[in-house]
Amino acid sequence: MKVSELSRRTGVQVPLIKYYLREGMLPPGRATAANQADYGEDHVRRLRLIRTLVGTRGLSAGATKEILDAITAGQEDLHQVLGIVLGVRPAKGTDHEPSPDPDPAPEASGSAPEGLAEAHSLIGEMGWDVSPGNPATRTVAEVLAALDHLGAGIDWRSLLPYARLADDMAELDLRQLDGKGDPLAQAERAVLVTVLLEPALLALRRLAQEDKSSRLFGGARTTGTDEA
Amino acid sequence: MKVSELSRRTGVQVPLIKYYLREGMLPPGRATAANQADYGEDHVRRLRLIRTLVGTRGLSAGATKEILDAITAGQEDLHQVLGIVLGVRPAKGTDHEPSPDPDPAPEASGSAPEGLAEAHSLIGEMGWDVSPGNPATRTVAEVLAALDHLGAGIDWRSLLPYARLADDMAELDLRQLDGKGDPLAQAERAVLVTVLLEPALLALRRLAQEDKSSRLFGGARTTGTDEA
DNA sequence: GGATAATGGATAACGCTATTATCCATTCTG
DNA sequence: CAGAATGGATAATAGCGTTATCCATTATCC
Repeated sequence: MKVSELSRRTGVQVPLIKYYLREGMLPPGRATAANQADYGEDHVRRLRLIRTLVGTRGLSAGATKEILDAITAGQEDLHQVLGIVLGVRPAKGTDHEPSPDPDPAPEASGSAPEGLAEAHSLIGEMGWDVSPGNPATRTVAEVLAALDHLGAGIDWRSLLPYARLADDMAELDLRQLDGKGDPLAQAERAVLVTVLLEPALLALRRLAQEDKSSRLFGGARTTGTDEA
Repeated sequence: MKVSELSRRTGVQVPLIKYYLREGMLPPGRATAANQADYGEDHVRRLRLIRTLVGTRGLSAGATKEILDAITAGQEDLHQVLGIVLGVRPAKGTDHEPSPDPDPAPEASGSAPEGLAEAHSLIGEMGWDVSPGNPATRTVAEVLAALDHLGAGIDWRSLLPYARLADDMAELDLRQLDGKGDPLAQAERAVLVTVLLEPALLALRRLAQEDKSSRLFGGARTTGTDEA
């Protein structure tokens, strides 16, 4: 299958396909000549997956590549795939590196990222066995720190019930992953369950919030863009 | 307080403050002269909030503005604030408008966005009373559609247990919002609980996932960037 | 009161990333 | 053999957040 057909079957323009090839998130086709390559069904699947992660989920191209690499890398070891996938920073806002340091008090320029201790308390209290490199820990720490700075009275203890629900959720997640299908399909499924489900979960929470909110406070309809 | 001091107290550079003023997410200071304005503590708080939403959470400037407007607009009506806040599309990937139509089969070019029926089934089954304009519905629909397209065997029934957990979560959320403090502080708190908590919740899920994963599959440590 | 630095305001430059377009030599198609 | 399509690289575009540049005006301090 040539690139034009690949484009037709996936609805992705040819230059964009080339871009993905360049960035390494779409494996190159089997070269049949200096300017001809052959693509297969795998490419179609992979391309659809890319478009889903980049489009439906807000993942950046880089993050997407990491995930895809994880799939192809550790196909046999599902836990490894999970590990790599979990290590990928979600789209945005769940982790960020050399941030502009919004802290006006740069005291104790050491290695204590502000909320880490509390995050560890939370993890310890839950009895979770997680590797120290998991970026999610840092995310929790940052959110705790931000909440603290802004003076919301929310500390790690307030998050405990949330953590318990997260635990239940993870149970559900892992239950979706019991081995069916070949390893590759399984790895892909792991990615979908882990990554693609995230916006849906947040959306479900928002729906539930609106429901509870309208029950608690007035029943006025105030969600859309229209006023009054 | 002049802009320079505002900058010093928040760690935000002056040009960036100007930018926020321009974009309307930071209310202008009280003008004392043609080229002098006076800022107060409110501006400090607001600015910190902005930096938190933009930085720690990945919100775009536009979305942040909507939220802030919601706070200042409906301070008395907490449900309204919630409504507006819930209507804001999270960071990315939970909603997207003129998408490149990754569907190779553009049949029935009507008004059926692909997964909406299933999403409504889910909402109905949960007995949720949500306004039809809530974008979260569309988000759920899109994710369901994507999952369907990719052939993961996950339909709205698979999401039911997740929805129940989301319901519990919303209970927790609303419990955090019982009236203490003035309306403005309350509205701000609502935003924090609703929006800022999101990355933390996802992170908690990931932590729990790693924990369960290492219990189920091998106990090998595979989360960080290091190999083997 | 007069020199210097800071302010507000607008406008442009920058960096980053995803997407799209342009060339070109080569190769398939008919 | 002619024309269209391919792969490859490179550049143009667009959106966004951030940073820098000018400038007239105004505070600040000697």
